[in-house]
Amino acid sequence: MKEDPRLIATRQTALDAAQKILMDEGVLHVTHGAVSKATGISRSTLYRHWPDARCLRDAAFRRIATPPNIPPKTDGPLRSDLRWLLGVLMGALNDTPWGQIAPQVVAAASTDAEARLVITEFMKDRFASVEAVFAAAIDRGEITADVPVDQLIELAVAAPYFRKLIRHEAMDEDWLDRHLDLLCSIAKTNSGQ
Amino acid sequence: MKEDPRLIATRQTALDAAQKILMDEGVLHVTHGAVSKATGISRSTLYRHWPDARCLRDAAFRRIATPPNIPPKTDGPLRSDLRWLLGVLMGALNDTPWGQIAPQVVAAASTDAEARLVITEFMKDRFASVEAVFAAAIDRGEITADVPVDQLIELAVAAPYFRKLIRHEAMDEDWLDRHLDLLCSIAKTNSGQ
DNA sequence: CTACTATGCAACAAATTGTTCCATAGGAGG
DNA sequence: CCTCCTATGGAACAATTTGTTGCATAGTAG
Repeated sequence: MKEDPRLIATRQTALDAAQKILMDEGVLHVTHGAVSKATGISRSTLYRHWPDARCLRDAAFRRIATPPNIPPKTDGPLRSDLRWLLGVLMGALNDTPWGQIAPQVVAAASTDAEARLVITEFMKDRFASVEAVFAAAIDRGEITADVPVDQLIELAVAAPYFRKLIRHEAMDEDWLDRHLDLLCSIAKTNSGQ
Repeated sequence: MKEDPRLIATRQTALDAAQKILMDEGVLHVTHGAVSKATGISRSTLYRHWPDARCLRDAAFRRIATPPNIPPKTDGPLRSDLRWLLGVLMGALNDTPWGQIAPQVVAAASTDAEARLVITEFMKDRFASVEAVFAAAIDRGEITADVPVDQLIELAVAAPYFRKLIRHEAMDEDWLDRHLDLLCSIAKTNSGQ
C-alpha cells in the first residue's frame, strides 16, 4: 500500500518553498500564506498537511537542519584525518542549505529546548569523530597521550563555526591549511615535551 | 528644554518588557500586543513610539545588543592582558543580557544586512583590541613578530563564542585558564624558532 | 468503471495588526 | 494656583493574517 503521489508532491514542493523562504527571509516569514503564494498550493491544503504555523516552521527546519554525516577516517596521518573532517565541515558551512540555515538553528536553540537538544546531540557526535582521530594518532604514536585533546577539538571545530556564524567570512583551502598547521603544531608541541 | 519624563518612562518600561520577551521567547513574540499585556501600557501609546513591529523589534535588539566595551590593557605580560580581555568577554557571554541575546543577533545577521553590519563592525573592534595586546607583547620582546597573530586572535575569540552559542556550556575561570595556557603555548612555540 | 481521497475554492470565524479620535491626566512655565 | 501643552488610555474601527469548514472537482487505486 503505497502513499498517494499527490501527498508526496505537495509536501515536497511546499517544503522546498518553505526552505527557500526560511533561508532568504528568516523564520519570521515562513507562513502558510507565504508558502501558498510561492507555490500556488491552496492554503487549505497546506493547513491539512501542517495544522499550524509552528508545525510548518518545524518541518521546514527539519528539512534542512539535518547536519552532514561525515564518514570517519582514522588511518592517519593526523593532519590528513583532521583535514578530511574539517574539510567536509567547511564545505557544508560554505555551500549547503544546512550551512545557510545554521544561524537560525542557533537562535532557535536559545529559546527552544527541543532545538537545543538537536544541536547538542549533533555536536556530541561531531566531537566523537574528532576524538577518534586523535585517539588513532595516539595509538600510532604520532602524538603522546598527554595532549589536551578536548581543548584541541574545541579549537578545531570552533574556528569554522565562528567564521561562518559571526564573522560571515568564507573559508577556503588556504585558510584550512593554515588552521591545520596551527592545530598540528599545538598537538606536537604539547606532545610528550 | 528637557524631554518629557513620561516619554522616558514609557520607553524604558516598554523596552524592558520587550527585552525580556526577546530573551525568553524569541524575536517572534516581540509584538505591541505582548508588550502592552506585559506592561499595562496601552497599545496605542506603543504604536506612537514604535510605528510597526519591525521598529519595536529593532529597538528591543538595539537596547541590549550593544556589545560590552572592553577597556584595553596592554601593559603585559601577554597572558595577563589576554586574560583581561577574554575574561570580560566570557563574563559578558555568561551573565549579561547581551550574552543571552547573542544567538538571536547571529540569526538576524544572516538575513538582515543592517544587523550583519553591526556585528562585523563590533568584531573588527574586538579583534583590534586583541591585536593591540599581541603587538604590545611583540614590542616588549615577549614574543617575536613571526607569530601567526591573526589566527591566534581568531582561536582566542572563537572558543568563547562557540561554547556559548553552539555548545550552550558555561565557562568558568578554570576553563579560561586552560584556554589561556594553550594560547600562550602556541604563541611561545611559534615565536622566533 | 467505481470507490476513495487529495486538492482547490469560496465563504467564514477569530485573532492580530495598525489607525483614529477624544477625554483625561500629568508636566512645564508663569 | 492657573494655563497651555503633550502624553497617555480607551474605545471604536479597518485591514490583514490566521485558522476552519463544506463542497465540487480531479487524480488515484483496484
